[in-house]
Amino acid sequence: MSDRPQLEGPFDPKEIEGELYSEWEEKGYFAPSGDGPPFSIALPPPNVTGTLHVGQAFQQTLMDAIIRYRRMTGCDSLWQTGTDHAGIATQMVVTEQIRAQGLTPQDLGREAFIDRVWQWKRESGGTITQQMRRIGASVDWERERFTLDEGFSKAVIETFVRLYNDGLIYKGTRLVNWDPEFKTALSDLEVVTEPEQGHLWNLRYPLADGLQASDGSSYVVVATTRPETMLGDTAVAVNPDDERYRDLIGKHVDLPLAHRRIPIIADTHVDPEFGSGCLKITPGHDFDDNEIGQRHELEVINIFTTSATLNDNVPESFRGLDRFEARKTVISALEEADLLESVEDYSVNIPRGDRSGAIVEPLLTSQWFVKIDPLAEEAIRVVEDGTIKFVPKRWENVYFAWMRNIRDWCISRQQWWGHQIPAWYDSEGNIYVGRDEQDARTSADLANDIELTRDSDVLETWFSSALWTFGTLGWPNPESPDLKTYHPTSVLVTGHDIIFFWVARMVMMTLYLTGEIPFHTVYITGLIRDAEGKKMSKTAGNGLDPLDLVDGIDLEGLVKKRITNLPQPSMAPRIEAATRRDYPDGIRPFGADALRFTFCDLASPSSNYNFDIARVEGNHYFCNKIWNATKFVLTNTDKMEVDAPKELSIADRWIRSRMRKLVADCRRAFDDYRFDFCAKDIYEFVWHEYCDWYLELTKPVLYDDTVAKEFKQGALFTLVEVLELSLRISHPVMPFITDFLWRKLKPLTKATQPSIMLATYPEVDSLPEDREAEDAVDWLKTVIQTVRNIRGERRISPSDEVRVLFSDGSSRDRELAEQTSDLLRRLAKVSVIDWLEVGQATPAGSVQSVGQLRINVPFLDDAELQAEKSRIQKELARIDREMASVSAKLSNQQFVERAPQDVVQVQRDKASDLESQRSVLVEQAAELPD
RNA sequence: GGGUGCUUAGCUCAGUCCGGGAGAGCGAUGGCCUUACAAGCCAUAGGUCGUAGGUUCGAUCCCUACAGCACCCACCA
Repeated sequence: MSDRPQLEGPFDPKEIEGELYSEWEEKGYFAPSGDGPPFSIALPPPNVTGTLHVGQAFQQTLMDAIIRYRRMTGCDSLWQTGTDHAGIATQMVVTEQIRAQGLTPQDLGREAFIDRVWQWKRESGGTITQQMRRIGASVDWERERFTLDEGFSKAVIETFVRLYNDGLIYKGTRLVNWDPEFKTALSDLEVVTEPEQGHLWNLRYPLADGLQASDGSSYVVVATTRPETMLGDTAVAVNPDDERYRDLIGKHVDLPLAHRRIPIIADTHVDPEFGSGCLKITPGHDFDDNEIGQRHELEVINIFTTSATLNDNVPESFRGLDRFEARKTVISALEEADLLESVEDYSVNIPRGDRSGAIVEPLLTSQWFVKIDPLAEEAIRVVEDGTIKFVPKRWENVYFAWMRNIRDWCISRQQWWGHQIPAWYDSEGNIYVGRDEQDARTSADLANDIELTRDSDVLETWFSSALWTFGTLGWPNPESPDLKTYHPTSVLVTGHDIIFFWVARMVMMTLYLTGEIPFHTVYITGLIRDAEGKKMSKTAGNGLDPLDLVDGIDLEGLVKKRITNLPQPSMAPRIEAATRRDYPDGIRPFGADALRFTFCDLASPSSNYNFDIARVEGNHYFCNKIWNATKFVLTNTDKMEVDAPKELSIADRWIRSRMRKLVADCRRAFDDYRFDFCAKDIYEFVWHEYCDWYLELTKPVLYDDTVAKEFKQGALFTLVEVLELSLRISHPVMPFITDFLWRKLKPLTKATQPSIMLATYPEVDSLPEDREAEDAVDWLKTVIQTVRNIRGERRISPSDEVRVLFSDGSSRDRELAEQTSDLLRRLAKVSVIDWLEVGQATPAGSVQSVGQLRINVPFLDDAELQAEKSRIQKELARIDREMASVSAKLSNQQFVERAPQDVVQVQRDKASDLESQRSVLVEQAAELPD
């Protein structure tokens, strides 16, 4: 029987992972199959430019665990994958490359530039998909999509045309967030506003027509953080209830430098408490001012070009200045005219483009918008009525809050890389929308000889991402079988940072276009931070590459990776020092399973997780533990046949009953998205029940020739059975090691499937619950631990066997002691167990009790005796403390009368238990020689 | 300004809709190379559960207020 497989050496993930993944992929195990109920997940498509970061590895691990679990439970499971063309991000990367050759995108022209991006995509776009393979993601690669591929683009264009025809997409000239570096509009979400140190300038605006303010001055003071915009002011506003300025309402000021006369208006938006209570109004360059301007029908003056330099709407001496230059120039000009009242330091909220980092300028431009209110209404409803559920539920509030205050969505971007807007213009600027130019002409009955030019803008990336769940399944073809089978998808797994960007927009678009929800459940994961709770970032140099945790990296490699291409190169020495301190030996290769297990272990309902590499290390050891347990099973079954058992021992019955509980717990954990429970339950069971106890309990059976063959067979059978179940239970979390070991066990389990991936997930009812066995083993464990405790306290060497005397005890104690004596002797290193009969003299020894049973380990010398005396005193003190608390309760009339009877009974039992412990100790103390 | 979450052992965190003297991992301490595993085994120590009230026979858990931390949203120039 030596032809059976054995394990050699310690666990080495590198040896097994790559090979297994290739095999799974080649054999098509990731494809949907079977005729069970459909189950589907759409992978949030990572940017094609990206490399896998910790957050994605985390989320993908959870998705993979879910999909593997569902596959094993017989669902027809699809995990749809793909990458996102990531408009701005990708255009940035390729633009950089071109710059390195001394060219600009404009030098190439639109078409050549786009060709260049495609070329880049073909060459470098596969990085992230290779990394996904490395962590074991079982996505269906056969169906991999790209948001700019032909079919998906068709869905995007179709969407645009339908929404336009239904009046939900319109073109308008509006104040939008303008990124002067990329020269494109941005949506509200792409702007990040953060406080920065700035100034507040108080400017004097002279009153027109020789008027005087209530304080007698000939001017009003306005406060601003952006003095250069005064060139575009078209009013000064005061609060209508502000006594100081009541008389000035309707009058005018002479706007300095621009030499324009502008009105003083009243608007409740003005806070009289702030500054002087006068607010300058620049409707062309401030969102608030724009709204006020609309209320008062003020003129909107645009003073900036698309590069944020001053345009021809300002006096000649200012034209062409960059906005920051303009600020200085305006200030000095005002100062010269004695119109600068004061300057103070001020914390200013600065809006920046999330990609470019450039300060965003509100700018009046012509853009495409989605009319959002009608879409939002339905999207709110499906979450309110529970058709879509968020897990954890509290994220629903975040979703609602945003949805109820949503504004029209600016979807056009002045970029080249993306889905070009399917709109054409004639020479008079009329708009024609269609699936292509011909379609646009046809639907407008437009003659072919009228020349049309296509809108040069592209759609923002999230517009296409919003179609991801159905655009990948054959939509707009209503007969698409995939669409019918796998849509709506079952669950969306993502971080709370993109609830607005993506989740909300998916719900709106999917409902409108398909009449279906995109997914039934949204599982929101927390965000991974570093061990100190700080956000991982390149800038801070505390980021971890998940692949480094899988494959390992030496210190020099890690340092190099962290300090190369830093946004702030001055941080390099500090980052290097911190890295050398935290990772003196680099990172060892822990393997994908250990990393994945750690991710699952971390995935509690919390919103942030501190990622400690020590946990990965610990879980790597756990993998090793499983490896060695399997080695033990294989070694011991090598010389014996494993047949269906004729006899199961109490230990066999116990571990099977415990296994049944594990199956129930894990299934429940998966259904509740409690991956942390799943991981903890598996860890606890495999390490502390199967390995620490069950394996040890089988040794006396297997190694003792006098034990009946039937029991040996029972033990071997159970060892194999429970190990095999453990592997299947753990497979969704740790796919590699479980499949590898499961195959090694095949000759013993007679499993027919080629891979654990094709095996079924364990069923709760495949094993019986066995209270009797659980009680018996609990008893055994307690007795063994008690003896070990005595041994530990007395420093008795593990190699020395001790003699144990039992006394008192119930008939059940006697029965169990009889039944388990071999196990007890071996596991507690006991040579002889004797029962002391009533009245028999008790030798001096350490005594502890388990229930009514007294366990005595006789002393060997006087030092032990003294130690035992002091232990007894400590114990008595502890018992008194506990007794005080229990009797306080029991002497409380209220408690006894009003608490549930079983709770009261627990306290009564406890009291009597403590009492008996106490008398045992007192008695023992009395018996001990001086 | 509005909102959400968090505060439990030295560290990182569990504590399951639903109250009955708090657990894990890592770390620490002591002892062991016991034929699966020293990447291991056995044992031990360590917590007024952020603060103050309230509800209750009983509160880490429910309610209120406060403090600290983190995050999200928002138009105070």
